[in-house]
Amino acid sequence: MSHTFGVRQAQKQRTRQALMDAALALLEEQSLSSLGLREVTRAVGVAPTAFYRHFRSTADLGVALVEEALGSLHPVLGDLMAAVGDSDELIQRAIELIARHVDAYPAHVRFIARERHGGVQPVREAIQGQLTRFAVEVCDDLAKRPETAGWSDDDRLMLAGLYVDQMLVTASLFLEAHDDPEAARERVTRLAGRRMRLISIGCRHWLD
Amino acid sequence: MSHTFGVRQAQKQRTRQALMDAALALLEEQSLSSLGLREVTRAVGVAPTAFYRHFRSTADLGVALVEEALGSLHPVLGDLMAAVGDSDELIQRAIELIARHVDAYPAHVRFIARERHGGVQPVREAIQGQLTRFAVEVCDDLAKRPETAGWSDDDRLMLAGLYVDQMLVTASLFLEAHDDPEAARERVTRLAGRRMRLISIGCRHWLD
DNA sequence: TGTACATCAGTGAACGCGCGTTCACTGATGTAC
DNA sequence: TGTACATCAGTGAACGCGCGTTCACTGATGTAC
Repeated sequence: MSHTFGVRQAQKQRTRQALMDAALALLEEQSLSSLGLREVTRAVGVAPTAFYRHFRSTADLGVALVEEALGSLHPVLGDLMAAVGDSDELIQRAIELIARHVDAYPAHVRFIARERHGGVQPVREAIQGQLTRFAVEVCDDLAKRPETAGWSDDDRLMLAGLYVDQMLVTASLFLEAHDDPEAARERVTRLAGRRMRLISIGCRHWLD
Repeated sequence: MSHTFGVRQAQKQRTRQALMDAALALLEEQSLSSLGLREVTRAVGVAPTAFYRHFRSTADLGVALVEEALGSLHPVLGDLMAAVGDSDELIQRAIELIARHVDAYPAHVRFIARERHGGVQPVREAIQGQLTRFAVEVCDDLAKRPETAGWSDDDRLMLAGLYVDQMLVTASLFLEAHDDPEAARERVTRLAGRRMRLISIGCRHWLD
């Protein structure tokens, strides 16, 4: 092979991942714009200068975190939207999926919620780019479903954006309830479900 | 009067306001968690130590900014909800109001959007507290309107929260288009209007 | 009204500290023959 | 397979700088008589 992943490459990748993991942990209690390069390297246990072998700046690291946090969700969302079933079943599955995702990757979700409107422009733009992609994908999937038959593409994109925003809001609600007793998270599940259901009812009568 | 606002009190108030204004301006390009006390005093033109005469910390200043940004909006929202007219008129008025508000106070709106999920806990909590108040107030106002007659309080609060969230999203969209040509802001107006209308249609058929 | 004292918003020097970035380096890994 | 050289991830010392916080202070404003 011309591109053998030698010991050196593998080790570099491991350090890079360690920097991203450490940054994500540090970002639970602060914003990216106040995250220090030395903080991150100290947490990993490498010299400050090693940081530059992987990222130009903490903003650059932030952009990499956006890709890590959202990049792998495109196929997940595609699978969700491709599943058969009526609106209510889809809503229930979506909310369960969000709940499980927040449980599995709370730091990633917090990072996205925090930096979506945060103080670091390239990161904001990376997030906005991913969210736009999600909206377009959901829009395409909606086009295949009977609920939006006869809709204009423009209206479908509006609905897709509304759903994507609502998924983020839901994730954020689950995050706030992450350390609460099970009952609190059950309440979030019900609240988010009713919000989504209200939207899907509006959807059903959009062309009336 | 026992509480004459003497020269001294007035001057102190003026300095305090100058600190808040300077902070808000600096926060257009960063998050509160990276805002330095010296940055703020430098921008105002006072000694760093003067800061402590007004705030314990930048977090404390942030909480004061939350009150300034959202406190005065409660009566505004009350007036809006008390106005006569059907849902579509209400939606149109709400969106125009938001557009004008973002235009008049872009830095305040940006601050709230940024710090709502930001890295400074007391500020996040202050914002959450204000938003909960808005939702409760909207809920009370909805109870007086025919659209939600027969609804449970729980469902009404769900709808109120959805509307409040949607207003923030709308404000955020207007903010992104703040320096764009008029056509872009017109597009935001139409998009936000359709989103709200879809929700109000869902509302109309909620009890079907 | 005039005087003597109290208050307190803002000052300015000083402190120790952690920051981001530079630079020449080391030594393990990779490659060419 | 063995050897000689190239690469490059990570090092460690050094730099100038701005940070938050402390302290004793000054002098205009406020108050009591």
